Amino acid sequence: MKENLRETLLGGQSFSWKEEDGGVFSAVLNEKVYRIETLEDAKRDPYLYDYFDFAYDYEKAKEEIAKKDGILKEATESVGTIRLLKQEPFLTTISFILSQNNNIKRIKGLYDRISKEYGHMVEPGYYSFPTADEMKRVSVERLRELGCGFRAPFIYDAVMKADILKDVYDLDFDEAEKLLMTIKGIGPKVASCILIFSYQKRDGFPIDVWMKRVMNEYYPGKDKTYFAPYEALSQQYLFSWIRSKGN
DNA sequence: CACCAGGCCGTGC
DNA sequence: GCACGGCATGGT
Repeated sequence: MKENLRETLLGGQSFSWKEEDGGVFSAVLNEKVYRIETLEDAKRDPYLYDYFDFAYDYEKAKEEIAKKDGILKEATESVGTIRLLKQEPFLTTISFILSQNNNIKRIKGLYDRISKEYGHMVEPGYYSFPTADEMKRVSVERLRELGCGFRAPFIYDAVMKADILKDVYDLDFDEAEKLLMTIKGIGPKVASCILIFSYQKRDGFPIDVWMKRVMNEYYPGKDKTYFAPYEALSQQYLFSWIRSKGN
């Protein structure tokens, strides 16, 4: 099955993208507005080439994952090829702090409101997600007004500690997870998402409410080591699959 | 009205 | 170490 750009961009690993009329996906990244219709469009741009992780062979990885067992075979065949995006660390950190006990639609709304409030306009109607420096003027009260709810103090803490994000590159998964969890509001699940969708740590295996269902029902007694060396990508396929099935 | 969403924190044991 | 309630907000 072919590439599934929609699932990659809108399936819950990024909150930057939206689908406009005519099958155009747009996002503000790297100080400009990107508009793409196909993966080939992304391949031509140097920034997006890296962002879409073209150095990695996702077709081969998918084939290997499908061989693992019948569930993964079904999951991979149900959705098309999914990629793991390489997103900017601060943006990703705030995004997944927002994600806790929340739904994708509302996360995107909060992401957009934070961009408009603390980022800057790069085109009429299009705002960049703020850098940590731009968010230094943040207040917990204002974040609550924007709708962040109980996550407001967590975001504040992340802004104040944003310097540690540059240290994550040198660490293995367990060390990196431990460091990220020194930020309030970051637990194992949020840390895993940040490490996968920003730092390309492919041995992450985030377990949210959907993945709990998958693990309890289809992989009782197993943990992420079963899926090695494709933990993160396997998880994405299972996540997409179970959500598309509903319940 | 209830229950849920890409969970985590604080408390109690 | 594990279990549990609480948590802001908006949708169904």
